[in-house]
Amino acid sequence: MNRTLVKDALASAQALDAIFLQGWVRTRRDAKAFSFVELNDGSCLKGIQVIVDATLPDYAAVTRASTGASIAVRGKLVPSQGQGQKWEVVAEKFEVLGEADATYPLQKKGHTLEFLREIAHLRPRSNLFGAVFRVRSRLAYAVHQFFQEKSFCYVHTPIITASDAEGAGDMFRVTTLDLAQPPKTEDGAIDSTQDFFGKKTFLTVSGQLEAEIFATALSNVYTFGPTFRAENSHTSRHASEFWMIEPEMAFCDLQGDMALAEEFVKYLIRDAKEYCAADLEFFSKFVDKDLLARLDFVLERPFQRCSYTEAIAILSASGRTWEHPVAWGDNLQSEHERFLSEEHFKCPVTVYNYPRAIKAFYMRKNDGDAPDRQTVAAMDLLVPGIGEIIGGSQREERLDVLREGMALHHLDEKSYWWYLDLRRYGTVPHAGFGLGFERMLMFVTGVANIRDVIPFARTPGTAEF
RNA sequence: UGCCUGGUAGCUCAGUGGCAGAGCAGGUGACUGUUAAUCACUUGGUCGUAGGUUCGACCCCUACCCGGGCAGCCA
Repeated sequence: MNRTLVKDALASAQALDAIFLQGWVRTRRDAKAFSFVELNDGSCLKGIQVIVDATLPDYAAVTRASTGASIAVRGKLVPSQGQGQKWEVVAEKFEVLGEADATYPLQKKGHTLEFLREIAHLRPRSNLFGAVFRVRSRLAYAVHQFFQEKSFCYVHTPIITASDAEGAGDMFRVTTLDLAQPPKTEDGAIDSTQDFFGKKTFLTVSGQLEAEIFATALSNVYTFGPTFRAENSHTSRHASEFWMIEPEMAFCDLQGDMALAEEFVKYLIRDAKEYCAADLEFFSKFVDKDLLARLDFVLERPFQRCSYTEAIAILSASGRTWEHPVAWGDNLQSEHERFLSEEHFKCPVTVYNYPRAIKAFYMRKNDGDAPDRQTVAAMDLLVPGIGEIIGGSQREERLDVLREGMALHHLDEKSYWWYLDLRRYGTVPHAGFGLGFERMLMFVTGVANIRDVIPFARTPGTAEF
């Protein structure tokens, strides 16, 4: 007999004479004549109540079915006599597959997120993490669905790269050299020509530059993969390994880029609301009371847009005293971004046209700026509670201006010969952005720490499991 | 990397310069179509580590380790 998943059993339209379920015990309540066993198999948030009568030959097994034990149950699906559930299972056969003794860490009580992080191999069995990872899976699917429906081409950009300055932060070195005795050149430096790839290599910090290669051939493309940052960041929204979605569109300007970003974020929220309703309700109840209202609010309204220069004016006129002073030309600090999205606009805001000097070399220089107020066509999407969730820009397609930007950032043109070639041969206006998948999950689930929306978090000093 | 904060039972936390505490989990028993069931009893401790101050340190001081937060960096 085939196994039925709990979510299908609970959604059954009628009683069933025979059903077979497998899963793990969440809790057991013993009565004199029978026991209630709550079985959960991860297919949905809810478990199903199993009634095991004390007269059953298998009843002895029930005493071994403590919280965390794996069990297999055959029986009937019947309407529940009790409150709280529509269906329940009356067991005819009850088997314990694997016991879980009193040392099982996930007992029937609230645990802190910090403790659960230490048992990342068991936390998917908790209500919260089961829900988080179901939503994560669903939204990963929705990412592909969104872009595939729009005929974007999925590009697998390399994990190992030799570009050592993509401009997005410190990189992890990839090497097979003997660290105790690396080969040296005559002047004493490590000789990378003897390394595996014959040159210095790193884990990628972004697939953008490679995505641009494909956008200038296939028009609309996207990447979705792991990225790595060796920054020594200790915050609730930074991880050393995280997943990023990077669309890149040929024949697209900043306006089109911002429009796609907004459409994409709303698509993902709508998808989660539709396909993960029970899990979102759980988050709204136990993680963040305002979650559902906030998601609805975000869906209903157009995102606000505000140029960097306008943002500076808003911040200056706010009457606030800032820890970091507000001045045109300086980066917006966390407190500034938070003010804009959480207090001034009270909704997601896209800030665009940043000063050229504080942004990456590949961002397109805006025409018509005053010489001392040069800007680039960059944009950041800021959301309440998290801050920057998307960073993007129109790319510089003019060869001479791009070279000027590289000089400004002290970059060696030789390392970017192929990137410059894209401007030499059939260059087109193009634009793209990066969405931090974990940050999006934080926004959709209300979970406040990035370590809790990725199965196995890698942060400075931590790479367990 | 800087600043802040925490580390006491398996878990969540109280605690006071003078005998180490509670709730939950575990165990035993009772009771009940129960819903993180309930009730009674009960097991359980290198108070992060190493020094120091003190008659006496879980408590005060110093260093280190680990967790968490904020800032910077960014997604």
